[in-house]
Amino acid sequence: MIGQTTMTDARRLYQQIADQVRQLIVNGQYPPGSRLPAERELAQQLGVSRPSLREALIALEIDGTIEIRMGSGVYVLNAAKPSTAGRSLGESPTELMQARAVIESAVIVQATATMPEATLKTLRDILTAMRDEITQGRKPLEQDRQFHLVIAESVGNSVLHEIVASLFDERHSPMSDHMRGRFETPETWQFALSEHEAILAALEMKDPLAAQVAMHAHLMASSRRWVEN
Amino acid sequence: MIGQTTMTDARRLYQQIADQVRQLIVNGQYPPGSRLPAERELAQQLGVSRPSLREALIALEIDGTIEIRMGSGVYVLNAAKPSTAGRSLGESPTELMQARAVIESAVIVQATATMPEATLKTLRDILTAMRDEITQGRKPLEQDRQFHLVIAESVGNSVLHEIVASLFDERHSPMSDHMRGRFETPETWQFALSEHEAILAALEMKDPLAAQVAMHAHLMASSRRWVEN
DNA sequence: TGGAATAATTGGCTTGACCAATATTATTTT
DNA sequence: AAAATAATATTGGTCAAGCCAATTATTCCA
Repeated sequence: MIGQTTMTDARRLYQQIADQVRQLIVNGQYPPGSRLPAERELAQQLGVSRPSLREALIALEIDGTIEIRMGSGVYVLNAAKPSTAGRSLGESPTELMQARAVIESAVIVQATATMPEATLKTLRDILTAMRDEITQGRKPLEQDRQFHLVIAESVGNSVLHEIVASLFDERHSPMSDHMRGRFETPETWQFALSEHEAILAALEMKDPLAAQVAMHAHLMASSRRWVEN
Repeated sequence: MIGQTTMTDARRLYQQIADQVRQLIVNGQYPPGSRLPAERELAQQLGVSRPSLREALIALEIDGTIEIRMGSGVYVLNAAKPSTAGRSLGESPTELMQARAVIESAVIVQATATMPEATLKTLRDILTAMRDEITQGRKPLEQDRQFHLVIAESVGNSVLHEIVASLFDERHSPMSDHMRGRFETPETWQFALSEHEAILAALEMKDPLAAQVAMHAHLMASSRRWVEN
């Protein structure tokens, strides 16, 4: 019973219901291929309204946990692994930043060799803009993002590009933004800027190892600034 | 106006509504950062009920198109790119395998240093099972998967683990399975086995560089076997 | 002018009802 | 008795109206 009166959980009701139904499935109560109780019945069983249950079922349908057949019923699908959508918010910022360090360090090695002059210029321009933003007391969030994405994109592999992008953007989820904010001072951004400059310098020297080290150092330092403090 | 009376489209109403709202966004009518009309208003504007619109908004929220802030409104998010779900099928197998080579090579470096004996034994057992499968003329798909995932998991970073897993599983989408299949012979699997053994040997010698090279060579060779031929 | 109380707006959830697709049962027909 | 058909029940699909809770805008007072 998870009525709205209690409300100790901040998450939306449909998410709680979806989790609960997922539990029923992974617990083996409703194995793959089996049919869930009718919406009306299941809603009553969980102590929620049918529209709310329906919202949860749609979420589960989207992530492939169930299949809804009109007039027939709701059936459990094979893929019972935890949803990718729910993943992001639950993970620790530390793990996220370590993952970025590992992956982006590897990516920049690939990028170093073939990076054309045009891309180097783009990166220089981004850092110039970043410097201006900091000078004017603003947070160069967009420049930071662009710097990392331009490097990833230069490898010419869309899969790698998307992974780097999604890991970066995950840091800027509402939760993370809230958690951060107080710890971002002009000074910390000044440090970040010089780290970016070190990365660019390595790229300009076509030194893959130096670039790798600089990127790794930057992301680990960034992790410390963001998470600890 | 897409009332339920017409019903020429077989898809559920919330999907049609979600598409329609997506259109409003990509058409520039509601650019990123802007706020959508209130639920009541938008529902009336689209000629549907509020619960149905809400179902559509939840779908859009899940795929990251919008952000719903209670009491405030529904906001358009930056990510206007086609949903991640649709991504997988559109990408070239070559890019996928290259991405795996880059990432898993970096991951195994992290894994080498701290890998406990127990994990090494697990990997040995997996390769034994793989050998048996091949001998009996079967495809050691599951053993292949386990080998890579156990290594990724041993780093102790759930983000990295999930990325490696999702990239691996992407190769086994229905389309990919179809595209492959004819090119998987016992001989090719024999090659794959020996490559896995080389990786394990490097891990047992605690040699990060050798492990990195072996993993990279394996995935690139795997790419050639799978894509070309 | 600044801050606190108040009102309006907006999403969150419920109840109850009716329609449409599907599945089940009963009936008829062969 | 078996098969085709019709009637019925079950189940998802959608809508309507209302109240609650969080947020935002406004008003009013000090």
